[in-house]
Amino acid sequence: MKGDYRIGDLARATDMAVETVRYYERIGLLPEPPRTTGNYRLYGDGHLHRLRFIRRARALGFHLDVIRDLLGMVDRPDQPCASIDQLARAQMAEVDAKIADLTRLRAELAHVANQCHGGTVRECRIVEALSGGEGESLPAAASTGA
Amino acid sequence: MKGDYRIGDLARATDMAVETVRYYERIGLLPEPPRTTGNYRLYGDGHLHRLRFIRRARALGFHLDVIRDLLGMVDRPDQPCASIDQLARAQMAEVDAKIADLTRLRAELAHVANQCHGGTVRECRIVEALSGGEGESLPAAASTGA
DNA sequence: CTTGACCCTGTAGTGGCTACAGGGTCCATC
DNA sequence: GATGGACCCTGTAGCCACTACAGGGTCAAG
Repeated sequence: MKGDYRIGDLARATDMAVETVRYYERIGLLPEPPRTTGNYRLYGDGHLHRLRFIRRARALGFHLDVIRDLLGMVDRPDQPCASIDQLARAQMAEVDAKIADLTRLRAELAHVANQCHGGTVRECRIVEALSGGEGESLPAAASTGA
Repeated sequence: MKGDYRIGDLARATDMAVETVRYYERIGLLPEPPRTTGNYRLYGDGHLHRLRFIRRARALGFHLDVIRDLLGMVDRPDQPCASIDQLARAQMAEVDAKIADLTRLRAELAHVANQCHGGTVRECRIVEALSGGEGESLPAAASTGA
């Protein structure tokens, strides 16, 4: 149950880049480990678990400052867990909003892409659609005064 | 059809920040306009249309380097428009992939959030779910050797 | 004793802006 | 003609979450 990993071991075990592990230490997400005589970082299982937690939360889209909050709660296990639940639900709402945005985007893109009937750029309706949607034409760069 | 906008007018007309307009100029997306005697930028309708094009493409999620390509094509209107269509379709594929990712994420988050039954953090199954999914417990920070 | 894998610190870069600081211009009003 | 305020200028630094060096040190195997 002790561990004793060097940073490379830890990185492999969590599928992270070594630099990312040092970065998390620098910004205070991962506690500074003890060092060997040769000044190598030496991690234990606690670090490993904490890092896995961070990685999983990142994979679920949590921002690092939210993860910092989550870790702070995890470090006070006698507190009620309602606030953790709240963060999880806020995260879900954010993801829902993003999906909605992207779905709208997708429809617009499909519309735009369907305008193309394969002539020259001059006739391309995609360009028109991107130029404002109301069919205005876009003057060439030559006329923009560069 | 001439225009003569100052940067603030242009920004208002395209609903962008003034700094963003200057930024686009700096990175070469928007051609440098002529200046007044007082060294103010003076834009014409060409700039306005080009900026609208950029904004709309950004709103559809295109990266600036792709937009740079699109503008390059627009500036050569006699070329075939197939490559524009291709960029639009690539963009759609990217959006589809993002939606798929987020949908998976959403399901996972819902699963995680549903674990909470309102006790203390110690008993919180959300924490467990974030700690690796296989029910391992996460040691407190005190044991990680900070 | 050399090779090569690994580790260290520190700094700078990514994208797409955004936010200043510290000044200059222009126009209306007193 | 002085003043105020809205606007403009350049240049630099910050945001997020890393990533990529440069330039060195450590350590075990051969």
